[in-house]
Amino acid sequence: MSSSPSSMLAHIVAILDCFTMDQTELGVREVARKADLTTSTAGRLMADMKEFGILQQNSTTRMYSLGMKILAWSGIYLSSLDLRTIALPIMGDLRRLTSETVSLYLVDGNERLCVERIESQHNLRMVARVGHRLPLYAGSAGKAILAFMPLARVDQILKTTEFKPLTPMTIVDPEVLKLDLDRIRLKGYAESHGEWIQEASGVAAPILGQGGEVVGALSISGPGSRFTPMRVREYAAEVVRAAGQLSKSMGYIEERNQPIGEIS
Amino acid sequence: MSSSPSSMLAHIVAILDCFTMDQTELGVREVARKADLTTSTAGRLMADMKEFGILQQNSTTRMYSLGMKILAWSGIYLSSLDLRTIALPIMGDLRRLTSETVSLYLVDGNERLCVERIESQHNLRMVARVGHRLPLYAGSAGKAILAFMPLARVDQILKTTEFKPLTPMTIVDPEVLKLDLDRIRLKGYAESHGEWIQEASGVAAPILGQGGEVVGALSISGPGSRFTPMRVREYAAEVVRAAGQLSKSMGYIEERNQPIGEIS
DNA sequence: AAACTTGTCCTATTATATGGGACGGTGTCC
DNA sequence: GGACACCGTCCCATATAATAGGACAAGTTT
Repeated sequence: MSSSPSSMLAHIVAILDCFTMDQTELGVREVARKADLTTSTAGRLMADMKEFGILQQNSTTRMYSLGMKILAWSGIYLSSLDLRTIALPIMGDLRRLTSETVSLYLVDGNERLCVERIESQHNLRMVARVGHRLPLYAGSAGKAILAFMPLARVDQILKTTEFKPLTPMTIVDPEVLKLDLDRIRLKGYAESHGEWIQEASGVAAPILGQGGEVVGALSISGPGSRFTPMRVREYAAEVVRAAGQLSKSMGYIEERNQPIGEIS
Repeated sequence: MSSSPSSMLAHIVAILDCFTMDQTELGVREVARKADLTTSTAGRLMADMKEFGILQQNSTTRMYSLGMKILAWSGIYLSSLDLRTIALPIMGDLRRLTSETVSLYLVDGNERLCVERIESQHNLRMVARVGHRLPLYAGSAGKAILAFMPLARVDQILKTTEFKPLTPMTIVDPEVLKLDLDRIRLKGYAESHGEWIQEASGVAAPILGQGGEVVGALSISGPGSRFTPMRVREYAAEVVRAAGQLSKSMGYIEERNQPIGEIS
């Protein structure tokens, strides 16, 4: 905003951002159209990025996709996340206790990013994997984050995001969602039943930073059939405790009166 | 090599490559020194990269580290890997069978990159995590890859890589390693006992592509105490079978006599 | 077989990244 | 406590290096 950042960097980012989970392979002209570049620029830049391993090219179809360099960098990024380092053993405990999948999300703009995940033995690939970016309005972790954001920011996010009904259970009415957020704020944890992925339930609690701002959320999730009201209450207690511990290690000092749930 | 690719892109890559697992936080001048740039260039570029979320900056120390954008892109990259998609259920089977950690590696230049990992219930954080780049000369998966590379390439790699004794068990003599590679080629699988991480053992088999070239390796690993000679034989049979299945789905057609062995 | 794609290559033009030095802040060592 | 060294950032004239447009060959579809 302040001073226009390097146009070439902007082009590189624009090119990389063209690739989505639905479109992992793209041609030069398609990228040029999406990123609003000339084919010359996009083509040359993409060829150069291939040289560096940032992109790779299918030798038969000549189509481009993201390269391994990206993954290598992400490995460094993950090792630099101290929250993740602290969270790992705690997440291991939670998994052992519940036998369900435990996930750690970080706030990324108006979305959340899966940063760590410890899978249940049973079901693989049910929920999001590390590196996946998800919306805030659906799923327990998303709502847990949203509920503890400043109200002004919530309003701004709700205004600018497009509510897609990911499942029949997804909350698409901002007003309904706000009521849910109020409940979450009161209880200290969020729950979701099939909002994000059908037949998947989850319980999540927010992780707060030094200033009390939400930095992420911790969630326990699995097939809806196992998330009975009783189990949800058990899991909620555990996930709130664990997230609270993480908040503390992030520098958050618990207020006397309860800001999150009620834990002494 | 052919025609020098865009200098600015080169700078961006150079900057990002400055960050390692040991040095996840760097200052502008330090990066400038490492990447051979002026502080002006490095500083401005890094500030711009921060704007895009490629880097982030510690507000108190003003030091830079890799940003979330990297992880988001890696999520897309992982979802585009069809080998990984095919491998996931097979890896799940292996884990269920052995109760040990199962990892999938891809060849990345003269190194290997962890692309998928299904953890054992017991020990977390023992071996490499997704996104980590490791050498080829140590560990079962590395050796499995090396053993099935063209001999000329192996020589080239062994000449250019620096052998660091990661543990007392790490093979540091190229000649000793070559003997081991011969044995691996004969048996079809590699095993390692404490070469990469002390007290960790592993069994791995190579994954071959259409032309018979190694594209990666599949490994089963865990604490050395559980990897008795008998277990190793059992695991080897399974990992060879699974990797063979993956090779087939990558387009590799098994030869009548021994797979690849000799290429002049 | 022809008429569309597609990715890549080439060159003149000028927009844009560059680098040296100055500035204000922070931490450290005498 | 004052001087020093080091930090990240900012500014601006200069020239380098990215850009756009069109030509090209190869491949796919009609």
